[in-house]
Amino acid sequence: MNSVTHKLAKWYKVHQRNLPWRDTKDPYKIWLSEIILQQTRVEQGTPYYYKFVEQYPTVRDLEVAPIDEVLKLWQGLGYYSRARNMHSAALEVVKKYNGKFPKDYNSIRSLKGVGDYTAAAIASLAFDLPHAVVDGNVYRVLSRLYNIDTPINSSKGKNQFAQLAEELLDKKKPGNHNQAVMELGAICCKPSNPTCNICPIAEHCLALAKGTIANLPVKIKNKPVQNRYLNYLFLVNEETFCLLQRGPDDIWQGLYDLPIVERDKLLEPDELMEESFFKQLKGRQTLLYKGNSDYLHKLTHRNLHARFHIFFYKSLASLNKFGIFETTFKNMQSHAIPRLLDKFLNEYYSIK
DNA sequence: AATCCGTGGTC
DNA sequence: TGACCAAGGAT
Repeated sequence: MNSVTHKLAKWYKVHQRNLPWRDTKDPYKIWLSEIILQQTRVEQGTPYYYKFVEQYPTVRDLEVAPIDEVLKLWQGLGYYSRARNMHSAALEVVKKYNGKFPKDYNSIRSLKGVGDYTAAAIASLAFDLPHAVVDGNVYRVLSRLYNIDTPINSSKGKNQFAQLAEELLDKKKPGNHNQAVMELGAICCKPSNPTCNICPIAEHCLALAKGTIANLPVKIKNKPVQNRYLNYLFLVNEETFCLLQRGPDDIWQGLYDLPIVERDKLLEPDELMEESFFKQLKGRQTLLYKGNSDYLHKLTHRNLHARFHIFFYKSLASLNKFGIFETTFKNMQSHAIPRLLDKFLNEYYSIK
């Protein structure tokens, strides 16, 4: 164990945060926490971890749960494929491994939703297997420690940092070491304004010596954020409104949502009424346009411009051929919906 | 390899 | 305020 590794372990022992998934060696709970924490801040994910552990204490509890229920519990956390993949993986753990979490890296890595990072995390934290994690924290710590400007989102960079992480790994205590590196990145070696003055390995840090801390890690720019224009149809009666389930190959897959007419702009009421959706809708003569309200919903890679067009209706036949059904605001506790729709519905029904 | 997939916080 | 990013993975 080299000097850097030793100092990291010593620092971690004193400065580690008290996080709920650090109390356990249960691979199911560690897996659950790692899936929740993918691209998610600890503060945002922690309430969800508590909810899931309470509702699904074991992998069998998760496995027998309906996917709609799992998605509802996941609502608001984003990246919903994590919930769908996790549920699917729970099925595999129960059927293929008889409910016992697999203990070898390759089996863990083959589970849906488990990539290189998560497999290494579960293997090291739950089973003390010598696999080094490489997450955003590790990229930052290693790029600065060794003053490496290879882009972390290039294949060369991924290989290079993976190899460095393996070399630095404390193979006697891989779980402890992995968490120490990530913890340093999270609370000391931060993206901006890192606290190098109290860093336990500052004397080894090449970037600090060279004055390149603020330039590392290097990342290839993403392409500019594109706009999408969603014309929502809020078809509402006294107590009911119209809902559908979103299909594959788009955002919010499997969640429930209102019917949408997506075009290259937000539509005015008269433009909207020219759409084929309304010509196919029996009973459209009972539709009464009651106004609209606009929302800008910003995702990482999209700006969603949403206009909720509000229609009163008395009766609408032939809705089901669009997959549309009627529901109530109260009944929404059993349907997972995007944050955007959640905001709209809450504002609409609280104002009303 | 490049793009897609959410939500919320930071500076 | 807009760019960046957070215990990434799938295609």
